[in-house]
Amino acid sequence: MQTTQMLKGIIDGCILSIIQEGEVYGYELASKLDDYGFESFSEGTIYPILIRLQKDKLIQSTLKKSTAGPKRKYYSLTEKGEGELASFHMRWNQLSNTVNQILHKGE
Amino acid sequence: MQTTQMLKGIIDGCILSIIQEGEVYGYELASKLDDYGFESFSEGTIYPILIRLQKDKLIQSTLKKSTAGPKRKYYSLTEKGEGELASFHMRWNQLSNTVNQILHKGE
DNA sequence: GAGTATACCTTGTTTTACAAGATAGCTAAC
DNA sequence: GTTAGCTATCTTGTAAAACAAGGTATACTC
Repeated sequence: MQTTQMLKGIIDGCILSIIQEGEVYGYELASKLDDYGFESFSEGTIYPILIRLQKDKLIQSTLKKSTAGPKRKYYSLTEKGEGELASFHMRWNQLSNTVNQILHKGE
Repeated sequence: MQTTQMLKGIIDGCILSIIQEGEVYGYELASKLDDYGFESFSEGTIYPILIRLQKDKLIQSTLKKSTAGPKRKYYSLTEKGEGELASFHMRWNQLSNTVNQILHKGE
């Protein structure tokens, strides 16, 4: 049981939340997640999630020139994505309350 | 993306925590988790996890007679399990801080 | 034109969550 | 004594997720 194995599904919500703050592209997202403390997210994790989120119509993308390197694919939230993010907020609150209750029962 | 899909790996820690409070058997654990708010954990989820935790030597079991029905397999934490639980506490705190930071960035 | 950094994507493996169903013990009622 | 119902555990099979590893391509600098 490692840190990263706890995150399944939660990353989706975090990614949606970061995208909501402003358009980002995958490569940038990887370093943002790293800054936040998610150290173990390689691009092999992030790109498939972005593709899945777009397939589910939660995010949309536009290509823009990079200052150095190939074109960047910038993502932004769709309306459906905003709804999903709001729903994730509630699920996360409930989850974290439940887990905290279990972990701190005896205190 | 449903509630239960966020829980991967976290349930392990919650189960360890509940077992630490006192010996429990699988069937009882299912209803305890339900009481705490994890509504969607069937026995098909819980028993395989118990088996895995025991295989990893984090918990140990003893059979005891039931008042009604077949014998119950009571689980308790091993020393290794207590270490893992402590480690889970830290991982959970870090995770929940990180996620809360991301979700409440703009507030 | 070689090297380096940027940027994206794919493949294959392992683990997880879970639904569904199999198995079996005990008690009570009939 | 057998049926019904609750208790209790376990197995099988499926789908999805996380990830490591590797592949491809663009642009800048020297």
